[in-house]
Amino acid sequence: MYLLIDCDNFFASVEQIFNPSLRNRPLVILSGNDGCVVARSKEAKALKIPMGAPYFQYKNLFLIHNVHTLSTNHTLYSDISRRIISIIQEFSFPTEVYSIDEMFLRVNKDLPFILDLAHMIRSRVKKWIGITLSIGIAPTKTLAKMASKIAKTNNGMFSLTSKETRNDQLKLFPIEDVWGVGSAAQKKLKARFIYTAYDFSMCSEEWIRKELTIQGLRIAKELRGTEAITLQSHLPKKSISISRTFPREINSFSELRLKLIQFCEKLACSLRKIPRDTELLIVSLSTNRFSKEIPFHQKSQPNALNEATSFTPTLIKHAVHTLKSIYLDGYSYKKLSLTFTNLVEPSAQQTNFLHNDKIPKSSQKALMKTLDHINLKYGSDSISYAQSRKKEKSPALRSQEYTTRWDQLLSAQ
DNA sequence: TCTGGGGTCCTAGGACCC
DNA sequence: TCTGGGGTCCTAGGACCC
Repeated sequence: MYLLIDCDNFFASVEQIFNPSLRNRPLVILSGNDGCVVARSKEAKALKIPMGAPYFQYKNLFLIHNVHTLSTNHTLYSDISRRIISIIQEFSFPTEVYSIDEMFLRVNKDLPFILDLAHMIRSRVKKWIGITLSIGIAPTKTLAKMASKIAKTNNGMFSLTSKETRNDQLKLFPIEDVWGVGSAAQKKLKARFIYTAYDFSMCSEEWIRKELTIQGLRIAKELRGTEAITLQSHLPKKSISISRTFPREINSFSELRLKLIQFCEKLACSLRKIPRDTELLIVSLSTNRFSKEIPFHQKSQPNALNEATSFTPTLIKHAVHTLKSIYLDGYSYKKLSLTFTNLVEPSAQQTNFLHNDKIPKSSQKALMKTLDHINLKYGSDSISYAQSRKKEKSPALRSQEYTTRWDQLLSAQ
């Protein structure tokens, strides 16, 4: 059996742990630049505030209903997530950490045991962390996801283990809520009068394979109770990226260059943490996709490196060079992103016969190690490249880093 | 004025091989 | 007049997730 464990209203719930005045009231968490809503408390959901709602369009509604708004505090959410994961992993069943607030567990035991386990996990996380979980139990991952959604309105737990319950629930479950069915698939299905998970599970395999590819077929099989999507534990990362939408449009190369260098420093640091080296970097640049006056323009450029590396100066050099190749004078850019992909283990490094570093590999490694160490000990912007030196102020509505910074610990009297 | 960020997987089509 | 058949690998772009 699979368990899907999902944290209820995760970001909002985390904020409520540390600030009791935010409990039992509408609360929304905003994306970067306070652009749009990325999380809502139960009360905010009840006000029909949709996921992704642009802040500026909803400001008035928030005022009228006294909705509290906060900027995102990812450091805090990641740390709480890490704690919850470690509590669940103590039970020693195979797990897959699916997202910051979701996790699959595979348990080869009988149902009474599994129900006991699920209860224990729920109460422990509630007591030790203060977060409420919804748990779905079923023979496949897709059904477990479905069960966890049903659990939200069923005291936090739901099992789809018996065939009878399963068919009843499939008939009630809208097709668009099925895991893996997005807007494109939904459109095709509804055109064929397929509205529920049950309708979908009854379609012929040939038709599904043809219209919705192998992915659609897997979903259909899983809905029928046949495992087609396996547990994926501890998969190494294939790519890492960083991207930002700017509050204002940028139309100077030097300003973009500065941003890109800052991205490079951060991303190279994450790369060394995994630890991996990258063989391919991709820089992409786009204009405002909502602009009515200027047509949307996006350009993405890969740059294959001579040798896999995680040495910040080399990465900066190549990234800036790539940026130069796609930057067009006269455009106003709204978003910049940097991706490192084709990641290789540093020990499995293939060196280039023709390439000759000015600084020996061993010195590069030692230098980066020292840099990371200093930044870890004294704060992430203690040492940076002169080219990227610039203080960024954190958003006014952001909560404290209660669990990751000594100077922001909560004190109790 | 103002509209997020970080990922994975799959497919079609081109380039290339003998 | 008439131009094969069977593969692999890579990449861009789409779809999807939270």
